[in-house]
Amino acid sequence: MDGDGIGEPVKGDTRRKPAAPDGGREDGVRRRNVARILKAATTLFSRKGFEGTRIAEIAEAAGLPKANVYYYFSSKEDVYDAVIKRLIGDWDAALAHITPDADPRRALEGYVRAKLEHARKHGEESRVFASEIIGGARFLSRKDRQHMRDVTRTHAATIDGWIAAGKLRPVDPRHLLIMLWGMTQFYADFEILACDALEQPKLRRGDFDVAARTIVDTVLSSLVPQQGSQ
Amino acid sequence: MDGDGIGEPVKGDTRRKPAAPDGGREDGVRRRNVARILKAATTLFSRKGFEGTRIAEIAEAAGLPKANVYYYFSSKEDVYDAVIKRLIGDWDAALAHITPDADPRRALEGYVRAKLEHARKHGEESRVFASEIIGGARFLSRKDRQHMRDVTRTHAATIDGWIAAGKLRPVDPRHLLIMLWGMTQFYADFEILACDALEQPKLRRGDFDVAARTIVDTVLSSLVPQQGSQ
DNA sequence: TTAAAATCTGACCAAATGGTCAGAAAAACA
DNA sequence: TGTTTTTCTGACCATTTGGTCAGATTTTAA
Repeated sequence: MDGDGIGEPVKGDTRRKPAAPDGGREDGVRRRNVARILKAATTLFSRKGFEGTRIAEIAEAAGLPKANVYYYFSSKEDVYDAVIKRLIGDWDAALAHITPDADPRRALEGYVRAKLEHARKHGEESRVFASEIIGGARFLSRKDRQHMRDVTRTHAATIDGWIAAGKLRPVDPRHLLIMLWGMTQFYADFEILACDALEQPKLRRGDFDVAARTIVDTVLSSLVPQQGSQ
Repeated sequence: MDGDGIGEPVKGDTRRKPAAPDGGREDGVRRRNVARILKAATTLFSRKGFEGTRIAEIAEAAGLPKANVYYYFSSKEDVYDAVIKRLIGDWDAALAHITPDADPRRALEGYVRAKLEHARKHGEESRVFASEIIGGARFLSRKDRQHMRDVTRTHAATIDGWIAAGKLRPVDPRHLLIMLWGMTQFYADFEILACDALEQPKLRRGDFDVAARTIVDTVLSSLVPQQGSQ
């Protein structure tokens, strides 16, 4: 579920040359360059935000002349949009663990661990997304936001179902999702604070393991009825 | 504990005129204008980040000509620094609830509620701080970071003390603090996501109450020995 | 009233930045 | 091989922006 969808036909390809040589399956050059640009852009956007990032920087980091970036993307916003688009997939990939007939504890633990794993491996992407939200979601399409809302609603319903079935103690499902999201997100977005708090120069896999265990032990164990189920 | 320290002698006042008329107690004009500038700056920085905010905007929002902003601050970074400085105080104000001889449940609940209250009332400030951290804490002084580390260490020790005294179930205190910080922070920094998740146009006091109750009910109740002990 | 200090401001500027473009290479195709 | 399409790029430009400054205005001190 790690969606490596790098290089999908980018929105504003170019107006000068219609591009997209053979339908949709790009060969090599285009795909490779677009991927390079997006990778460099992700790193830079995560560090310096949208306004703080110069396309000249992106170009340099991607090993291309600036004008070449404009060959593939029509504007800086176009590059940013492409970066954001890749993130939405990650948003609910982790949530896929939460299904109606799954065991609540297993499902939520799976979600937490997937979320933390994502935080560990894709901190930069996460931070771009976080900045975008903090800044007012100015570039997030209405469609994408609606999608996130829908996903939340679906999973809230699932959790409500668990509660109704007596598989979970009563809890506001939406706030529960926010709690889990917030806790796990912290390790990616505020990695610096987490490092300071843990007094470590860098978060290692072991730290994420402890984090997962702590979250699971405290949050989940209080929600899943102890006696009956495992 | 809401520290209204607006208008303290700002770092780079001006080099042209030494300023600070009578020692430290500013009369009116300076204090008022500095306060206006910082307020406008906070709003704008929270929405558009450091690079995205133009000092001309700040000036306009503060109702002053741009050059006047430069009379009080030596540079854009100087303004930003002043805004950041005000936030550090908030950082541990909420943490003041956590003291060694307090009742763990009361203390942690107090912390959570104070944190959420802060999120509710000072979302903008919180978002500036969040952006700063996400962007790599480029403008946060070493002293301030050390301070935050120290505060965390102190409170982690307090929590460890509670555990040793059998007043709290064993838990990694640092991760616990991160959890609480992350959950509560979410409502401020990612207010947009929280609104979407709760399907509300705006977070109202009631939402924060439910949030507090949910956090307390799930996290804290699993940590504080209910009757006998663990 | 007068001198000095503090505050204010319009006009200005050098540098940086997003974006353009004409035409050169390089591939793909016939 | 010739031609068409795609890719690449140096040079260029209009605009924006952080920051400056000299002098005007107001406030405080004597």
